[in-house]
Amino acid sequence: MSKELAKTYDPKGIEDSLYKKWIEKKYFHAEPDKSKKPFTIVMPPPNITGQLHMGHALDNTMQDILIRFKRMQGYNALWQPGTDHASIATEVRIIDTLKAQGISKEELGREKFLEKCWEWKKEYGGRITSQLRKLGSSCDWDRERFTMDEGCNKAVNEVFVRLYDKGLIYKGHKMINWCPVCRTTISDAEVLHESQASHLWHIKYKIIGTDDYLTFATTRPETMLGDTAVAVNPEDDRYKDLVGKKVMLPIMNREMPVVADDYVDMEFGTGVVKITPAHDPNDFELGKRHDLEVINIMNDDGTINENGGKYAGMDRYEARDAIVKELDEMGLLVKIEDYTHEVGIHDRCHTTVEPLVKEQWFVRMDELIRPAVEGVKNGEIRLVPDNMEKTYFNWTDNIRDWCISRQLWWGHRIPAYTCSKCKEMIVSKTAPKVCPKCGHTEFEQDPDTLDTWFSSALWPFSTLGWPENTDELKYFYPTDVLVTGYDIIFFWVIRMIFSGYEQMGKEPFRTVLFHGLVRDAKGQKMSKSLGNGIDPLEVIDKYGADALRFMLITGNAPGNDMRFSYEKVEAARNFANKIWNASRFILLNMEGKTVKRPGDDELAPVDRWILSKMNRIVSDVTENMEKYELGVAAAKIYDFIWNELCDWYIEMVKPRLYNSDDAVSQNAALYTLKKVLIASLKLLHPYMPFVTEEIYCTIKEETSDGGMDDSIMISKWPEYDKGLDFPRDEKSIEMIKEAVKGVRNARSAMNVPPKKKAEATVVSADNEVLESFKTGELYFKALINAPEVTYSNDKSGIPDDALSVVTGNATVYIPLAELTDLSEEIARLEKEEKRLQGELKRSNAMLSNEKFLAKAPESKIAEEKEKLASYEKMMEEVKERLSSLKG
RNA sequence: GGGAGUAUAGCUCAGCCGGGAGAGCGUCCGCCUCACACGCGGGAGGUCACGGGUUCGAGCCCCGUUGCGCCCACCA
Repeated sequence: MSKELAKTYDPKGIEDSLYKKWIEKKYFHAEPDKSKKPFTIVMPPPNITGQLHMGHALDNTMQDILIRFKRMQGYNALWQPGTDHASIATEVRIIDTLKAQGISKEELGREKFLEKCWEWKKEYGGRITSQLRKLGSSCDWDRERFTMDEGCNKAVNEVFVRLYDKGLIYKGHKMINWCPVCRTTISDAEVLHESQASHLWHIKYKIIGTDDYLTFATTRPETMLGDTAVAVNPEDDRYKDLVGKKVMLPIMNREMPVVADDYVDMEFGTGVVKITPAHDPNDFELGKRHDLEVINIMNDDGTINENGGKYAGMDRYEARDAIVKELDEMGLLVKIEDYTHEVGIHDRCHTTVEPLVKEQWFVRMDELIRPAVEGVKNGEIRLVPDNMEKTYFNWTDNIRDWCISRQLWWGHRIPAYTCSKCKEMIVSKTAPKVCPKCGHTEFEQDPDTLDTWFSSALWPFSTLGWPENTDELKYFYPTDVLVTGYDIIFFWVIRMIFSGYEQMGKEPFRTVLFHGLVRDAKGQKMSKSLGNGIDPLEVIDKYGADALRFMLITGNAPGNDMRFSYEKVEAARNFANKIWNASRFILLNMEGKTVKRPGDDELAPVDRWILSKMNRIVSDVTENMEKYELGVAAAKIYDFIWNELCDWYIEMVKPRLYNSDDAVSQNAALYTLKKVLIASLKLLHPYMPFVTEEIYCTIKEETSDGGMDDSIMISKWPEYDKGLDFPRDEKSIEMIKEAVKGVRNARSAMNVPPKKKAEATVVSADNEVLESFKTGELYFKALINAPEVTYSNDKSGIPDDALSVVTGNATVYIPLAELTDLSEEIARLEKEEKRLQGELKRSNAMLSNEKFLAKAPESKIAEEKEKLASYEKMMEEVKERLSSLKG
């Protein structure tokens, strides 16, 4: 018995139960199997603090489309999911929660704090993955991983020790980026630059032994507390004499040298720079060259420390104001200029980052990055779209060592231990038992944790079991595609690439498919602070996951940002409903009938036409998808289903379905409908998994011919079939379509009431053309609303006042004397005449161009000649018709 | 200061190898035609940002200009 299909497709309820079925049947699960080719995608692990947003929805829809496509193509498809501990994001979150309870993390202590973190993970870590399920994501949940699970933890320690032993990880005093709010170091990649309106303060220091002053400009007057020199350019004649002299640092009353260094730009400001080696990267370098003292004047929270004298304890910005005021009072403030400059801010909390010198852990990049550069250069790894390579190389070419230590508690603790007796440092995967130097047995582990990206860099192989040499690792690595946003290319993509080459000796993935941002309808970035974010779950609830997925994929090219709009969601929802109803129609007509494979001669030309069209769509869509042109493929499927299958084929086939006298013809139509529908559903399935599955399973129940799978998601992807190529039928049906469109247009232009039936005569000198029309008479009559159609080789007997529809192959006459205003018919034909004139002009110009004839390809010339002949014929008809109407 | 984008219908965007400008939404006209009004049929609407160039032929390729955002960058 057939299932009753509702008139309107309602995704609610259906989606969840289908997803449950897929899970129960283990369709998402993949095991290494040498007899099949693997296809692997590792999911960019969402943060455990995260809530599903449109970016995730887009990212995961793309991955699901690819994995479902490949699975249907017969690959052993693994989509490896998991979540990221997101060290800083999570820690900040938990600190906030504690703060609300009046507790600080220090009060709680490290151990208790970590317990809270794990509690949080337990409670909220599954939230985002359950939201991903709502999207229809077909990932292998049995293999779900977490960046801080036991295996990933092992991988992290393994990599750390390996790199340390190779000298690629080191500890050193360097200039780092410090976030005074998060109170941790951050990497260069985490620093954003923001243009800020500020001032340039011109200040002067007294030159010792003279009455003169040296004037300079600074954007950070408060750092003067840590000044240890003043610098000028060695070539600068204005200051040559002063080099080697000393100036007096006011407030601190410190004598400092005037040094000469190329770094100083003579053109900028006064050509003099104050030097604060502890708080400016350039000054730090300059300080090293001139052996200057490094005086840190700042505490970790951004307040001035004891080195700042009386300003100790004051916030950095309060200190700035106070110091400027004091300098002014001392008569040392020359002037204040408005000045806009770039300020580094922390990407998480947007606090102005403080450059500081601290002892931290770093990954030496120069050597590690080489294979990563090579791999992309030689095409082992392909970036899509390929212009991302520029961005990639820009980063690799200017790479600096990666600061990996964080003053956070939630994360992988650095596996470095210090002997509490002799202070020997041991880097080891597990805590050492005995100090190799002094034999002592007590150690202190480094308190810092690793940058969260250190563990995600290992994700493509750590999730497959590395450092164990598992079957999964051997079988699924390297993975095939990585799908991600272009915004994390530096954080993640590059780091996975060099980690893969370093640890596995092989690239982590063969292709990186980048997508853009999902913006709001106005083009603004969706963000929590703007409150303009749209919750994908709400959209799913209202329109269905299929609609959301389809909306996100259509109408945008790889790497480009896109806008979210409900209009587009509605359009996608309407499309799902369209397929639903087309299927409903087909099922309705199949009811109670057994559809058999018809003989080749039983198929009507129109059947062969749609099969031929379908065949081409199958190969086009497959090709587009192989090339990651997901949006283009989606548009082609949409167009085929709606505009060819529904608007034309179903309408053309209706008269045959309603006429049960001709069982053979009816069967051929039903067979074709079913075949085309199933192929369409399969092509669409990666995009709209739910509605296609629901329909597919219903068809199966209806016919139970045994040739069908339990699920469309494990059914075979359609393939191009030479035997379904029918160019002649395509041509003849397109000709009839042209005539139908012409008649409809004419009727509409002449205001013929839609219900008014009118006979038609098809006139053509070509008997083959007439034959085609005759074969299609049943539907031709229905589509042009003619009770009767007659055929003739000439137009004798056609009344002068009939409507005439001129097409390239035939003219259709419709006597409508009583209904039409002749002058309107004349106007209509004159319009057509004008159009044809234009075409003839263009075509003639082309064909009379010697150079065109000489240089254009033959096929193009032949094509153009054919068009010209057709236009000439049409023009002749139109002219004749006009003269007889006017006469 | 570098780099990579983008500019196409009223709006949002597609446009593969260079060969007669497309979609969705909106708009106008007409339809509750026995799958679907989340629909059907028919229209209107474009100097493909601007200026050069290559080519038989340019939305597409080359050079330049302008507008718009984006990324990167240690000139105080």
